[in-house]
Amino acid sequence: MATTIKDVARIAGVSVATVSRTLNGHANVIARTREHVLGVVAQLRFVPSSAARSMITRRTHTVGALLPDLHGEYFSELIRGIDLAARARGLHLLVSSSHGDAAEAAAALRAMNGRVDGLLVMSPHVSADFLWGNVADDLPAVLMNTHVAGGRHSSFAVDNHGGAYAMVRHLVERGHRDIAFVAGPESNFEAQERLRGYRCAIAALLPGVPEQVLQGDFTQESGFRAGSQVVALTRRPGALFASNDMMAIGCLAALNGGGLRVPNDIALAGFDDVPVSRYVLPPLTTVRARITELGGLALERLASEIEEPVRGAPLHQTLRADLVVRQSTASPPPGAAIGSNTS
Amino acid sequence: MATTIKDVARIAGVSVATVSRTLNGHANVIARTREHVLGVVAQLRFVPSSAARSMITRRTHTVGALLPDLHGEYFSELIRGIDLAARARGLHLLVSSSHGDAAEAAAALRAMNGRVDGLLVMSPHVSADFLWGNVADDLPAVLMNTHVAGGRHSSFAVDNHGGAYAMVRHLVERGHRDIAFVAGPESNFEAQERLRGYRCAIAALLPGVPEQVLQGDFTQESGFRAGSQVVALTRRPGALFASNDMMAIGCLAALNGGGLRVPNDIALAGFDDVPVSRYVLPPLTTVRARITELGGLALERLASEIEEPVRGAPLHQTLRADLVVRQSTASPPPGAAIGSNTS
DNA sequence: CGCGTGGATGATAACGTTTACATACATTGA
DNA sequence: TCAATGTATGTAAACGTTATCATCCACGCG
Repeated sequence: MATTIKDVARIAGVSVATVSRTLNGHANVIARTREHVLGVVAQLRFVPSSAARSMITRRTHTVGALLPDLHGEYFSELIRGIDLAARARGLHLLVSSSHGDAAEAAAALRAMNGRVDGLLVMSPHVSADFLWGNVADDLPAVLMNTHVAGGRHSSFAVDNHGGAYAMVRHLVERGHRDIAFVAGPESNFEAQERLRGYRCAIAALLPGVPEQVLQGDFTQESGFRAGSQVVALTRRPGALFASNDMMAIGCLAALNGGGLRVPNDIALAGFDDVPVSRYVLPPLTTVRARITELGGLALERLASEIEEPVRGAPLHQTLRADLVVRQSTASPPPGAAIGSNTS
Repeated sequence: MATTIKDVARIAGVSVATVSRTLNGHANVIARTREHVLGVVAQLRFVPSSAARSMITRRTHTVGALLPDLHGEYFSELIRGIDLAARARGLHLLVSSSHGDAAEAAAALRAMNGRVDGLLVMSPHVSADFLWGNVADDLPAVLMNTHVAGGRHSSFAVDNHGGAYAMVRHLVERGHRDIAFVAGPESNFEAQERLRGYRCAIAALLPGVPEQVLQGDFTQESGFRAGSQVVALTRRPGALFASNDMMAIGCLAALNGGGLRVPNDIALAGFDDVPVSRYVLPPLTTVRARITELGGLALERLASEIEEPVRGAPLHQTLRADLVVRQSTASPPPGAAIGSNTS
């Protein structure tokens, strides 16, 4: 039997109300009493029951994070961003990731209902119906890298479309006209946006040139497979744009294994700028997705929506995705005239 | 005002007890009543307050994970292992990571008291006093990669010492006698164990040969710095053993940048076998730490300790750490006689 | 001296569940 | 037919806090 506030009150010779006031820092407790109570609390190693507390205050000081089955550093960077911001706000973090399907994600979401003051959601299964059906109407929630049009929830997103567009432009400026794309999982919103950015850029900057899309799923293995396919091609693209860094790293291994040197034989680019991307060889040209910042901002917004519930329209913010040029795209395409890049 | 069990009872025309029994799947509710109640529950989208529930049952169905400030894939692999096992058991996961110092970690730990049914702890700050002072005496807790002698807590650990020893033996068998080590942060238990394994192996297998230890901190940057130091050395070691993969990858970049080819000019090895290690060039020889499994096992054990509190002595289990030989250690040391490796 | 004021503290009613215990009703056997 | 048994449901007391109100005491002022 754990010690309760009543035990503290009894031993300290005061009422439970006084103990409660002391513990919550209310002003009207005389210093002498407060110190005495605090002494007893420490002596008994008393910790108030957060269940009882949150039952009456209706606050759990916990936020839930529904995350996809993420691989590699993207995940740790995101969690780090969220966790840091949460601790700064004195909030706890309940995480749930890797749900195979929408039903599993829905179950996870429902299970969080009542345990959390707010929700951070990044999931390939998110849709308006999904949210409506599974999160309480009055529970604050912030979406990450998912925009549900017309919903009541705020959202934060990386400019995946713009980033992909910028990368294609960079490759075109380097003189490439033959740019293949390694796509992420079809159901993933970010993957869709990056693919769309690639397509728009090809259509706009290289009119008449057909797009070349290889299917991947954001894992290194799928990148490796895509790279192997490229190696086997008789007519190879001059540049390969993988839609995340992990796949780019997989590609790199396959290309090297196939005797192709990057960037001399083929240029290679990624997306995300995970920490490892600058340490592979050659260092990877990529798009900085600022995942940590994304997580932090989303949590900040969520915290403020918890403080004072949604004052008007939800906020939708897009984070710039900057090009990071490193050596994996350093050379012009083989056989191209030197200095052919438009500046 | 959220709907309560009383609302459900009123609308369904039954007592709260019947609703409660229905919701908890107790046997003695007649089918007709149960279905009716369930219908009303669905219609009202009623979710029982977990605060009220856990107040009386004294179960939160949540476990806390206190984690260090981890970098790279190690983190995501560990969390994945824990999360998967937790969901399989119907447990929620409260995470807290990146505490700069012991005081912060202690605060995080105390804040979890009462919110969780059990604790998973991996922290550089863990010690017997630390645990005693900050976790309730009767709260189940399982330690990961930390052994507190004589404590009441079970622990799971990767065989860091054995893995490091095996790696040195591998390098020695390849003909290396000049093996430098890149250490992790001094305060980190795993880093200490790996260093100790290296030292033991050098002393046992290469008697008289001095050890060469470069300081790192498990980050890629620190690996890069260590690699740069090696490049600058006039008398270079024939092999470099970085005590985690992230540092090995940093080393690789620095070595390549310095014009040294791996493995021809210098052999390179890592530790952890994070997914990316097989995709760098050359693929990295490393030690498989099975982080995901570690997290899963620790959670399983914790769950069973929650079910029935510690029956006797705590369990201490060490996970084998297997050598994974890839190409980064494929060549004998420059100038060595071919075929000099003992088999 | 008596009265009002205000600050410290105490008593107690919530909060939303679960779970004994009580009750009502149907069924069975003599 | 009536007691005994069993089953479905209702009643109400916990659980450990917070917050509202009441109480008490000391003090200052007319």
